[in-house]
Amino acid sequence: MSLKSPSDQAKSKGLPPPTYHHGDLREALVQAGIEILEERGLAALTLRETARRAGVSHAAPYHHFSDKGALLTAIAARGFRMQHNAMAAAAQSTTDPGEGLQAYGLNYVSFAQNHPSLFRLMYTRECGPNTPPELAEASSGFYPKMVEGICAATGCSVEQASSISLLLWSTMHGLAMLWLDHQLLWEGHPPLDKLAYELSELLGRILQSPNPAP
Amino acid sequence: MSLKSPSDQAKSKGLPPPTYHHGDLREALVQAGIEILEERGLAALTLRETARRAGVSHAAPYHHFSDKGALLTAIAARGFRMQHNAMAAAAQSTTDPGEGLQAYGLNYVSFAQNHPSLFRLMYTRECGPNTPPELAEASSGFYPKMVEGICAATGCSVEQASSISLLLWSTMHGLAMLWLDHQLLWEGHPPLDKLAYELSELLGRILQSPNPAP
DNA sequence: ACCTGAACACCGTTCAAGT
DNA sequence: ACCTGAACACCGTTCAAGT
Repeated sequence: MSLKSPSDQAKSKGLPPPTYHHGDLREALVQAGIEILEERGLAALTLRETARRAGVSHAAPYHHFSDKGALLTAIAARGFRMQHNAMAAAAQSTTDPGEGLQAYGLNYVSFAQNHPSLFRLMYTRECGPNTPPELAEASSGFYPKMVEGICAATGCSVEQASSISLLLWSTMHGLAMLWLDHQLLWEGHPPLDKLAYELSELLGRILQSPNPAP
Repeated sequence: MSLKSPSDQAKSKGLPPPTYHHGDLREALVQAGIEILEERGLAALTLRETARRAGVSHAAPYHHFSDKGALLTAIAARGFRMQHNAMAAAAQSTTDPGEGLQAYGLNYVSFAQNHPSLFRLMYTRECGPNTPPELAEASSGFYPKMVEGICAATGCSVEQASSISLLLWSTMHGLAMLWLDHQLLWEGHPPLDKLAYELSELLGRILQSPNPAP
């Protein structure tokens, strides 16, 4: 009853509530979901809680999403867009291809650290074979750019660049996941960004090493 | 009513059921949980379903686990033991330290492929700061062995070996996770074991490259 | 077209009661 | 000591009914 809702804002401005319905409830639900995720974590991200936060009944989301999974997918897609924006900005800070690749990797890990629950949701959606195109496109959009960057940095073939690309991605993804899952707790436990920097330096050796005979 | 339960087996042997209680219900619940995981996936792993499968009431597990999280932790710990056994067996197949490391990595990915839901459960338990010692010990037990193996293979310092160790672990963990999460779906989509082999070959270059000045 | 309220099945958890 | 059955709060989903 005393739950804050967007329509309360309209009321407090003295405007008569034209209607209790949102202009764009779908968007409001995605936004509410992200807020719940960042504030209270994955376990709290419930369809009913999302509806409550958006100020509508628990059945309302079904007019915009076929089920809970569809809502989670929309939130994940939004997260991928956020990540891409952050990575693009980071890569833009340098013109050197090698440094650009390093910035990519470090920023990938940073995003996971800054948005742990969102990051986990993004990469843990098992939509099986029928991944919605919205997600499929959003999720691996940066992979081709990495291959490009590696070709520019090393002059190697696209095939070799693909392998190296996967190596960089796997390494940073694995580091981020192991950190999120509290697996990096041994003696010293250096901060995550330091570990990411160490690994990126090690990987730099591969980029600089001579290509093996094909 | 017509659910199969372990006590039915006793009955069908003609033995009078001495009691409906298990000798070791805790163990039976962990086993039931693993079976559910492998047959029907994480979403089906429910406290009540686990109890049904073990043939007891849904409240019975609370006499052996404080809550659902404790049951999941016990299942995860069992999974880590399974993984360690598999990896130890794989590493034993060679005496060459370099080959041993490669076998370690490839087997890590194999385990994830063969037990996708169990693998995800193992590495996704966020027990926060109060990780039960049972899990903490089981989860990263192989890390020191890797550092050891790298020292033996390269003769480098423990510090350098720690970094390289984390590189190998992160890479194989990330590859496994990206594959489980259906992120490796671009053109060609080579099989996972082939990708793992490619990455391990690339990483081999780092092991063989000259150590930088400290 | 968009939303609500009641309803159903299922889940995690608790607790008095049984043996 | 170990388990059961009923109970409670919560969740995902459906659907007739409202505007």
